[in-house]
Order: sequence, then structure tokens, then C-alpha cells
Amino acid sequence: MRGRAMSSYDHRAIEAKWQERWERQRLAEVDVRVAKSKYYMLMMFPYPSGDRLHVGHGRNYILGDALYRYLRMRGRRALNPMGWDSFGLPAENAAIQRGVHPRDWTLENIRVMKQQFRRWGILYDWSKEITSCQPEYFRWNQWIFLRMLERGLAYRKRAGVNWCPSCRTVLANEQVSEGSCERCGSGVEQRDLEQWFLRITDYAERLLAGLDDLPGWPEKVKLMQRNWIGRSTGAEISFAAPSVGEAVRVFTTRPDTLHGATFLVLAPEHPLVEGLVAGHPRREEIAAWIARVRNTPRILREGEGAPKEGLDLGAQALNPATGEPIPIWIANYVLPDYGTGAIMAVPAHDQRDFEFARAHGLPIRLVYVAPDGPQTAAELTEAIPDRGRIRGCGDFDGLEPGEEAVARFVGWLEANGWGRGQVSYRLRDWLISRQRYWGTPIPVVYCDACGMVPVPDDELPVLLPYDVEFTGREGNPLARHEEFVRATCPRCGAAARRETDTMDTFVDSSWYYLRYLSPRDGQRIFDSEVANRWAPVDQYIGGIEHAILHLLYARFVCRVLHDFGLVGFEEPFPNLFNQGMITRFSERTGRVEKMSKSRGNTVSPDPIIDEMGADTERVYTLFLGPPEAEVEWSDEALAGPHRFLQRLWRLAERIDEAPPTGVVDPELERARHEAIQRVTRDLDRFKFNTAVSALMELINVLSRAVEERSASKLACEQALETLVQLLHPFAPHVTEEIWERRGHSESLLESDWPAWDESRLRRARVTVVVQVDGKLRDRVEVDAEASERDHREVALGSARVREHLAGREVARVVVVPGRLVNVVTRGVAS
RNA sequence: GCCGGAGUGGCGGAACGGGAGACGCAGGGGACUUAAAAUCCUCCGCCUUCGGGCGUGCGGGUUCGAAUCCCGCCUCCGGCACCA
Repeated sequence: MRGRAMSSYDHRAIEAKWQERWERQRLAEVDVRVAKSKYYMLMMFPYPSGDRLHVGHGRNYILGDALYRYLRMRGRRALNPMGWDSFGLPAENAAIQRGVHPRDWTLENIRVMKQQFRRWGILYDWSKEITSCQPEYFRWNQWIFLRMLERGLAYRKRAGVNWCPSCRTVLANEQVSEGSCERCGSGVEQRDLEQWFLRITDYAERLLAGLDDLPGWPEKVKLMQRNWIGRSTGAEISFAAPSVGEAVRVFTTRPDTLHGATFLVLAPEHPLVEGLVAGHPRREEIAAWIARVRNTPRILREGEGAPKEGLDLGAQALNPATGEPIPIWIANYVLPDYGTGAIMAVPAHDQRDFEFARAHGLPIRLVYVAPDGPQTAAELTEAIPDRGRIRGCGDFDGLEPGEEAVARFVGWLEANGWGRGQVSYRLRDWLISRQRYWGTPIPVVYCDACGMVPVPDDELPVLLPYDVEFTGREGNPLARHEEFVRATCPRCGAAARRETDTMDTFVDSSWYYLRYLSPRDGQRIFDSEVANRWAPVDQYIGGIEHAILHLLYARFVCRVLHDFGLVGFEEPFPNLFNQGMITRFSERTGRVEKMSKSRGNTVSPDPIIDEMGADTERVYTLFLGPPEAEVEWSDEALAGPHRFLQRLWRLAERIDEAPPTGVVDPELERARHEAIQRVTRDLDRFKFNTAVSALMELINVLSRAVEERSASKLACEQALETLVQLLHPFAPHVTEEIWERRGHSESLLESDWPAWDESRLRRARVTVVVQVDGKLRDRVEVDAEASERDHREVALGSARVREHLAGREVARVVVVPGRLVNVVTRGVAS
């Protein structure tokens, strides 16, 4: 049926039709046994929260789908799988608040989210779907854990850890932001608990060095990881301490200031402290102080402006450089889990030590002295970390602070056996224990006779019991489930107690991209052969919020799997793209902020899809702005893309109004080729927004050609088909429909992406800008092939240019062929 | 405090060191219509004596030529923040 020009297309029927057809034809399914021209693209898998997806979420998925469709049309065997990061606290909280079981709640949410993806017209290879909360998946978390346990990469230790009172569980360092729980925002407390850790610090150097080989990552993310790993070079120095019975080891980045070390400071948690306090006359007072510091939340102990407190332990050590005895203190500003948990204090050259020394009347000794600075320690008003020359240190005198001085001192320490060069990292081991139900059970049992015993592989998976009571009381519900806790020791057969901690959900997401390649394999974690052919992931897409967390853990676990011989690569995601977030004004906060349910500024895609179609939302979302930037949603601006698609539909309906033959319009053909070039280049660089602009320009030219009957029907039809193909990644439904109505039987996905012809891009005549002294004065036309001299002549021949040259002498003429002529004058001779 | 990133019309944004503002939204004018919607055409940075002048956060610099490169500021956003 050929409606008159005003008709609008039935997006509801068309979108439903194509969604059904794509699904029925299983268009996105990939047989991974064939890896020729493979392209593994991946969106960070989502947490199936109960909240419906809003248009802000859509950005991520729509962008991925556009990329996927483009790759397919370019002839790549693109794999685009999807799954569910489905363990985690919200499910358990829903159980507590609403009485629905986490498992049922989660599976229902997954069902709803899948529907939403479908309505957006997004294609995933659902045959690869994985759900991390299912035993088929999490048994392999347990398997990885056991392998790490065997190699000492998983271990248990008692430590001061971050405890979120609201989530009722401990958190990893990475999951604490400004002293608060990253998930819920509650203030984090300090607790001393026995917990499971993964030895990511063993991989610190490799994780850091690997960043240099990731040109496909945003610099920002690499920088954040570098800072997080926090590599420092310096030295470990031993201070003999006869009265203590053993030497005190410290880490310092400034061994060149050793002569100025006037006291040592231990962290209150330092292993030597207990012995020293035991013999101290004021031991009770000190013990009470230590207990208080240890229970202080990190943010208060380490945060800005936290007061420096400390106590003299009454013991002494010998400064190896000077041979002088110096006192040993404990203080809250020395952290137990960095370096050796002890420092040498050099108050003259370190601001923290300076403040502490002044507050407690401890001696200060200058090592570096600047001619324009204080000449004695008494004159100091603040530490001078990096000025002056060494004075009064024998052979070292005259050295300036810097690498050379450090190297000289390290050599000297090593020669004397007092210490050695050392590298230290800010990164801490990954705490994976969680005191919650809805996670992967850690597969070990505790036997009175044998101690901690790993669950044997053939007893995996350790399943989560379903019949658990969710009360919201503190303590893991698993620990109250007698049947779960009761176990048999795999080693001696005696009664044993099962571990009730579950794993951090970041374990699930640290290797899931490999499981997509062997999602149903019941025998092994994944097929290494397939993994090595398809992975690493060619393009990874997700939000910047995982710059450290997920992306660091995944890089770590990839290296572990590499060392296990399971994969041949060390970087899981050589190319990373962070899409920006969508923001909108929030009535609640009065500001433009990230779209989120809690801020009450979300926009539901449902009414948009109902009224204007998913294609409109898709085009708009991609047109909104550069995909890596934060962009503000506007309900009004949706009209533009909607009109664009309507125009396309009407244009397709009246394309045969163009005159049958005879008319030649090189402009239309040129515009067509230019659009192909621009869209292709833009998509290769993820510039979806400018690609849409290029398509809008093409439709403008084509509409005019049809309207003015200035091009042949054949040329118009060709331009239309090109437009439909180029637009398909953005608006898949309407383009498929037009394509089919034009007599094509295969899906656009299987059509070949158009190619442009450079020779068609050229124009016979070009407009050249003429400037006088850099100011635009005229535009002239020249042959595309015109020489520099031709440009010059035409430019100088322009009447307007001559007017501006009156009374001036031409000094030089700059010619940029085909673009610009700049006539430079010497100015008026006066 | 340290380290990044960003500031362009009323708005979203575009611009290999070479025409500032592509494309779109909003707005003005017109056509069609009994009317409205839709659609189509057209205008749309500021000032102007209509020659032109001024314009990409501010001030300098490099260059024939700077939104783009360099230096110094301002503002906003992000990361880290007693890590010895």
C-alpha cells in the first residue's frame, strides 16, 4: 500500500515483526569452532537488579548493538554474548525486605531484563548465556579458588578489615571509597577478622608493566590503575635493636636521608609491638591506646587532618649510618599493611615525621641543607623534602636529592649489609570473603584434626542450600544452616565444619568472558583451544566505574589462568571503551546528575518505544553526543531522530517518482560516496554521533534530488539503499522493513557494507577561501586540479581582495590548494 | 595538596593548524489547510554607519593563519590522598 506523503510508518508492527524474525532465525548465534575473521566483542555483563532498565542503561547496550551490526555487515564473525552477574547483595536484601527468595527474585529479574533488551532490538547470542549464580557457573569459581589455594595464591589470615555495618559483611579495599561502602554509602568500620585473600600483590609488577602494552585502553583508566598499584622504589633497611632482640626492618623511598633518621615508628599492629609492650611499665595504658587505634575506622585514622598520635615504646634501635641509638615509637599514622609496617622517621625531610617530632619533642637532624634555607634543625618550620645538598655525611656530602643520591646510598647499604634496594606497592591483597548468603561458597572445611581442608574437585560444586532463613540479623544465614555447616573431613572422615563465607562477586566477573566460549561444558572450566582462538576479547565496552575494581581483578585472574597454562595471553581485554553516562536534571537534588533510580531522574524507554519506536530511541541515544562523554538527556530532542526516520520512510515510498532515466546528478552520487566514507570512518572510531549527522546530510541531499527530479530513478534508488544499509546499525527495524519491501530477501545484517570510491568524491570545481592577512575577504572557484600559481592568480584577481590590498605591498602568498589562499602584506607604508 | 579531563550560539553538539558553529533541538517568518497537527520552504552568534568590526572561559606567546600548539590563570568534573 502506498500512503500519500503524510503517512507515518507503523513502528509497533514493524519492530515486533523483526524482533520475532531475528530471534527465530537465530541470527546472532556463532559456532565458535570456526574462528576465521572472528571478532569477540563484549559488554560488561549486568547485575539483574529489580529496577527496570532506563534510557541511561540503554546507551551502553544500544552502542554495543550498533557496533555488532556494523561488524556483521563488514563480514566479521562477531560474537556478542550476554549473561548475568547475578550474585550479590540486592537479591538478599529483597529476601529480607519482601520475603522472596534471592534465587527466584534474580531469575525473574533476568526474564524481565531480557524482554527489555529484545524491545530495544538488541541481538545477543543467547546460546552462550551464562548466569553466575547458577552452580554450572560458580562451581568453576570454586575450582579456580582451589587451584589458587594449592599454589598459595589464596590464603587465610587475620587482619584488620573493612566492615560495612549496613551490608553486614567485610569489603575489599577497592570497594571502599572515601571511607564508605561503595555500594551503600555507609561508613566503614574496622574489624579484626580471619579472612580469605587472593595474592594479587604477587602480580603487582606484571599488572603495572602490562598497562604499557595496552594502547587500546583509555589513558585515564591506565593512570588510575597505575596510581592504585602505587609502585615506589626505595630501600629496606635493618635497624639493629639489641634490646628488642631482633632488628627492625623499615621501608623507605629516601635511603639518602638515613643520617637524619632520629627515631623509628611502628604501626600499632606491628608484630614486635606485643613483646615490647609486655615489658613496658605503662603497658596497660599503651595496650588501651593500641586497641583504640585498631578499632578506628580507616577514614578517621588515615583521612586528611587526622591527628598524629603516638607513644614511646621505651626501646631503642641503632641508626646504622650514625651508630647512634634512636627511640622506637608507635603511631597511628604508620600503616600495618604497607611496606614493613614500620618506618624510619626523618623529620627534617618528611612533613609527617616533622609534625610528629615537633609534637612529641623528638630530635630533628638536617641532612640536606640549602644555602637559602634553614641552616640548623631548630630553624625549620616545615620539612624540606627535595632541596639543598647533603652536609655532614662524609663521602656523600654535596649530593643533591634525586635518583643518583638514592642509588649511592642503596649501594652503600648493600655493601655494609644494612639493607637493600626494594620496591613497594600500595596495592593490597584482594579480600574475597563475604559474610553473606548470595554468593559462591568458598570450598573448604575445617576439621579439628586436619585443620583447613580443601573440598576435593569431585565434590564440587559446594551448593547453596535453598531453605535458608533471611532475617536481616547480623551473621551469615549460611552459618545458621546446620545442614550446610555440618560436613565430613575429606581427609580423615571425621565430622567437620564447612566454611560459610562466600566469595566477592568480583570473582565471578573476573573470568566470565572465557566461560561464554564454553558455556555448557560440564567437564572443565572452558576449552583452552577455543579460548586461545577467540580470546582475548577484541573489544570490551563498559562504564568507567570499573576502572580499578573489575578490570584490575580480571587482569589479575587472567594472568593466574595464564600461569596455570589455561590461556596463552595475559591481557583479557586489549581494547577497552568506556561509554559516558547519561545525565538528567533531578527534581530531588536540583542538579543535573547521572540518571539513576535513587536520584529520581530516570526516563523509561517504554513510552518512547510505544510512541516513537525503539529505532527512534536508538538513533537519538547515539546522536546525543560523543559516546565517551557524559551527555544530558532531553525529551524534546527526540523529535529530531524521529522526524529523520519518518522522512526516510516517506522517501522510500515515493522514490519511484524520480524520473526513470536520462538525468545525471553527480552531486547525489558524490553525496552517497561521501556518506559511505564518513559513516565507515566514524564507526571505526566509535563516532556514532557524527555518523548519524552524515546520514542526515545524505537524506537531505536525496530528498532534494527526488523533490526536484534532478537525478535518475536508478541513482535515487541506489542512494536510498546505501542510506538504508548505513543506517541499519542505528535503526535496525525500519531499515530491515524498507530493505525487504525493496525486494531483498536476506537480512541487512547479511548484506555487504557499501564501499566508497575515492574518484567519486572529487569535484570538478572547488571553492577556495581567500584571506588578506588572515582575514576572510572572498571566496573564489578554481578547477580541482588548479596549480598553486592558478590559485594565486585567481585570488589576486578578486575585486574584493584588491580593495583590501589597496596601498599595501604583498609580502607573500600562502596557498593551500583546494582550500585557501592567504595574501600577506607588509602593511601600509606611512 | 597531587594527578587527569573539560570549558564553543538559547540548547545538544561539529570542526587533518586553514571558511568557527556541520547535524539536530528550540525559536522567528512563510506555504499548504476552513482550522489545527503533520509536512514543506526560509531565517537564526553578537554589534553595525551595511564598508565592516567582534566572537570558541581569561591573559600572554608561537605561526602567514590558533577552538586546535606552548606558558600562566579562572571555573567545573573525575581519580588518589598520612602508602613512608
